[in-house]
Amino acid sequence: MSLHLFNTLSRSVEEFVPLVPNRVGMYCCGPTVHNFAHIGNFRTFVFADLLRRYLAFRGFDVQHVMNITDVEDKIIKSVGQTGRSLADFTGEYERAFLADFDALHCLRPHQLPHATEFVVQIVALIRTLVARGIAYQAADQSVYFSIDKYRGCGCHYGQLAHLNFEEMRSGERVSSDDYAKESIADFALWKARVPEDGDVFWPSPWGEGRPGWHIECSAMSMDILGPSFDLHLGGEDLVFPHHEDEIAQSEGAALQATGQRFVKYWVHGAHLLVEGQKMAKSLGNYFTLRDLLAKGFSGREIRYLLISVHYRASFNFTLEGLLGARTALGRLDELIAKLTELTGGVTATSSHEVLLDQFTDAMDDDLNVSKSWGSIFNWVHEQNKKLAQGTMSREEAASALGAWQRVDQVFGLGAAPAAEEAPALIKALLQDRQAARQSKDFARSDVIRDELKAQGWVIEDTAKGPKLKKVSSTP
RNA sequence: GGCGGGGUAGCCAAGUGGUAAGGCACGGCUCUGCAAAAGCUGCAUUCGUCGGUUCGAUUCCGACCCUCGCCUCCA
Repeated sequence: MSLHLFNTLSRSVEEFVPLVPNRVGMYCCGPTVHNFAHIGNFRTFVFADLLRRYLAFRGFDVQHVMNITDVEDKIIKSVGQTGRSLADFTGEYERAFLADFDALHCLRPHQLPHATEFVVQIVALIRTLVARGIAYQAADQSVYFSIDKYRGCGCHYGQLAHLNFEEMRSGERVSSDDYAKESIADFALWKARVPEDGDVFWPSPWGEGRPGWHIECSAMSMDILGPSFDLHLGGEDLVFPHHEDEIAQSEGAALQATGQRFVKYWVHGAHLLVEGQKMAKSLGNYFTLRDLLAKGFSGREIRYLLISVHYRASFNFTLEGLLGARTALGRLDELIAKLTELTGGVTATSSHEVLLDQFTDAMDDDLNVSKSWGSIFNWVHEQNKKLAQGTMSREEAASALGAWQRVDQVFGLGAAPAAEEAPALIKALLQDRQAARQSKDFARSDVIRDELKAQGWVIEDTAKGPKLKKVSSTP
């Protein structure tokens, strides 16, 4: 089999065939840096990372691009309120975002273009659209995209969202500043400068102003990946209007070769719910990544949970689920530790394992991670059985370990964190307990064990003597 | 109102026209002075409801119920 993905354009699972053999251009709509990103945002970015890693696993040379939106209404509002400069304000949240991104083991995209650094390309693209008669400057000095004119060129608006515009509800949701537009559905390419914008503006052929939201992605993606590229990802909410408008702008500029689309495969990730409800600050279920880290969970555990569910399925993110993820991951870590110990540093000469075949089959099927994890845990079970029976050779262990490492290049969980060293005081208590046990004073030994537990350290008596383990703090 | 997802054990979840993967939780066992940890093992006659097609449906068709999302800034 080969990789198959669900294309929003056709609403069906299609075989993935890149425009240029073995090379993949992939663009994912990134964050607007005006706040700390929440767990829902990261579901999409972790999904993009998973796909990027799987494409690499499948032998594709991937060029992964993710934009940073650093100029936008909410940003401008905050900048105005705080009195900080645009770069100072967005810089802070971008750094925070990337720190969180790293904590989730997401590989940095090959390029991270900023909207503010692409104003020249954005203006050029709008110019093309104006020259083609598809965009117009309105009385409010802003430049809008004309959907009627676009359709007049034989283009189809609404192909991605599959919307029937005649039957769409309109009404009070249309804001009052839309008077200037020729048609209600037209959207801004260039927003004319208003006093509230403060210092945030750029010169353009249409006067001072700033880019509209959708145009930055068209300009940046086509500038970096070319007018036609393979994959465009994002959250499901971006299907309309953001991605629909991106198609309109990009194909309206007609930069593509004849018969080529702007994007071949549109892939969207579903949103997540938190504790059964839509995330909302008022419900107290609004989690940023740092909130979860503060609760004692690791980025690794959160990543595991996020990649344990299919990207197109709605997913209920719960603290209970996170606890379950911790246990499941611990089992996996335990096996890897045992295998590593058995190999004694020997690396596998061959890592042909059924595991890899099953993993590839499942992932080829539109990234069926649930199926993948099913076979992985069956494999864990079998390895454990062999280990328990003492029938596993050093070579077998090395081969198994090698196979897992290949799988983990995609899942990106990495090695289990090293155990924390106990402080001297704790170690002294442990020695007292050992002494008590030696003299069969189990009452005293148990008292010390309780004392250690109260201090946050759990004892595990193994064949090689007692081990101390720090209790992870959980909510 | 339009469009699109879902409803499978306590929770998460895969899946197939031929009789239900996997994970968490839970029970039993091994180990242990007792625990813990780990391992082994058990755990849905049943897949939202009602009809239909079929030798046979959770899987196909129809109706209905429930639920989520998008149509507005939004991952």
